[in-house]
Amino acid sequence: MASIKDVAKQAGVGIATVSRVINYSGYVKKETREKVEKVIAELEFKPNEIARSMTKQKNGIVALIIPNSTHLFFGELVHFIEQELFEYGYKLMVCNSSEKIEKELVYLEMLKNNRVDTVILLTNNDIEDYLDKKLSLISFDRRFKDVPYVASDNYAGGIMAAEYLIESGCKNLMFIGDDAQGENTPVITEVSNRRIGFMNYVKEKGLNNVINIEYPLGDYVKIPYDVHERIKKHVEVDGIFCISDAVAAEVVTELEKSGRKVPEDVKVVGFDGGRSFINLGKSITSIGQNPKKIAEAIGKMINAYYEKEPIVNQIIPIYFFKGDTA
Amino acid sequence: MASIKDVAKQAGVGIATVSRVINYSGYVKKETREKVEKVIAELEFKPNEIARSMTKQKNGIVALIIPNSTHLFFGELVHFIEQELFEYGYKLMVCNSSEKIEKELVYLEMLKNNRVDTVILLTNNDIEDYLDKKLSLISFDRRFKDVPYVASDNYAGGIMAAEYLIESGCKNLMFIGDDAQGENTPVITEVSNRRIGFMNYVKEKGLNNVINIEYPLGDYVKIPYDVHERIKKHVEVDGIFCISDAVAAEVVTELEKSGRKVPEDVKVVGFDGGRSFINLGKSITSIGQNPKKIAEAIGKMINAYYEKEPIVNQIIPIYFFKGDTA
DNA sequence: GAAGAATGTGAAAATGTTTCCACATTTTTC
DNA sequence: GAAAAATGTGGAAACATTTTCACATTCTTC
Repeated sequence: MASIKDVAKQAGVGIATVSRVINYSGYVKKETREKVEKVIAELEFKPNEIARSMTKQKNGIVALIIPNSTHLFFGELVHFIEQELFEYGYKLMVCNSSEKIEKELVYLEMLKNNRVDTVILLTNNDIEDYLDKKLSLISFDRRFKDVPYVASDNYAGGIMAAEYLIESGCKNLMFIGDDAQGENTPVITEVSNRRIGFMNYVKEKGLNNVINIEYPLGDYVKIPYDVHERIKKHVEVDGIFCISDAVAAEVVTELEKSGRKVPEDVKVVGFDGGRSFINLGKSITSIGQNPKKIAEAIGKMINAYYEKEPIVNQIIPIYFFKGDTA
Repeated sequence: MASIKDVAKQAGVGIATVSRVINYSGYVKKETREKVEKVIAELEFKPNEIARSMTKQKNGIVALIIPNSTHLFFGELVHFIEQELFEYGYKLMVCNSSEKIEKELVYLEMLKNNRVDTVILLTNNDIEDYLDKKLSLISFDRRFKDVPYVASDNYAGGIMAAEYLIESGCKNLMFIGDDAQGENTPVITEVSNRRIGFMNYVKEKGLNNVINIEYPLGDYVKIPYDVHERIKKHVEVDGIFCISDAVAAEVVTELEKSGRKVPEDVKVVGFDGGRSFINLGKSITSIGQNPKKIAEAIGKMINAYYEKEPIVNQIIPIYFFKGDTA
């Protein structure tokens, strides 16, 4: 492939001039520019991006560390982030951690050695101490010291769910799915605010008999066996708020199997937007996250890094999706 | 950050020696190696991967061009491909094309300029003429001239679906969802073999009244309005094979809305494995693709490129998933 | 029309590795 | 114990750009 040297020689100019032409930097006389551009077209010269990265010590890649792109909401996030980055001229590298801290650390090290521009972090692990100052980081739904973050308004989402269930006449509420705090998980993710918002509102309304089923969730998809048992046991419950649509879907199936009708006997509200399961005739009532807006916020932050502008944390609004389960 | 020069100076050896130490290449005396390794640890030296890519003219990245990682099957594919590449020490770049040929071409150009190791191609567009010989390519579910490919055994899948429906007693079959051939889409993707296998088997069994609803699909998710009308019109149909689970789910919803019971009145078989919709009490009977096996085959192929071994196209077996719709 | 500013250009250094080659030292072989 | 082979090491080139600096030319101003 033709290099900048070939172009320079062929056009009878210096290498620096060619560089100025392709980068629109410095002064170049009109005729010189035209001459060089003609040769570039002839030789089909395309600057070698590796060599560019070499001098810049940056490679134009943004990496996304994510537990599992199989989960629909994460898949959507990948999709919109990619779209957003494409607009800004960045490429996206996807790093699935499977929630494993070891894999996250391997990736962080690798990304640093590859001089990636920015890393978007989506994790429930306690990796605060391993975050290198040299890496520009952005975290989603999670706060780390000195790391800017984007999060959905999980607290408002919790309130919204509580409000809806109570106004629909539910008397015995249940919450399913937050990370266990304390012993198992030393960190508080933003996601916990779903529970906190929910609980606060419920208490404010004087309902003190809320059943709180917490368990460490990982990527918020699968419910452990003993939790199933507890759901079945509490026959008095008539309103359930679940931490994700995936969990809500499992809960609905469980309830109907044991003969309780949804939403007639029990109302169920999920979280994420109900988009996962709209196709089989029944959809989940859900607090929606807006992956497109989230991606846009992240895009703006990356741009702020680039422009060396101050970076402000972003809380993205949620919305209510009326499905068939509540 | 410390560079190889710093290490060399500190250890009192030449740069080449440090390079040999970190790459386990050439001869290095035991004491020299130990001395150098000690300094590497002290300075926390990590080789700059961009500089490495510079000499190698390769960056250790495999790119995946994919229509839309939001579609569950594609999301799974991304997930498993990433896992597989991680084992081989490659990084994964995800490029969503949204089925747009222009975006695919921009990406192909960019990937070439970035000296990506391999590009995995997943597209329905006719980009044969734009594929650069200099790029190592692998395509999925699609044949291009001189490009090795991996595909599910779509033909066997079509047969399997037909066999099941016929053995379940269906007399009036329908097929929904292949790319229109000829006018609209000049290319034949491997996916067409689902229809071809289905039709061949059905004809072999003497059923000649099969209704074939073809339309250009893009990523096999949404059904156009007029197709809905045609499904409703054909009340005699008692068995439907759909090109994907997403389409099948829409069809099931449609049928039940118009008062036909699934599977009692109409049996529906999808394609992909029924994993998308297992959570809301009802699952789709489906011909399953195995994304893990597909990813493994792709991984092996990439390795064969690397080892300069001969590359053989791979057809991955499908399986039958018994859900609730047939 | 001379001084100063603006415009235009190329050589060379810098980015951080790997690899080639030349040379030195040690080990093996007969 | 000398020749040949194996082992060990460092300097320098190569990879393809960008950027800095010095110098040359053209334009503006009074």
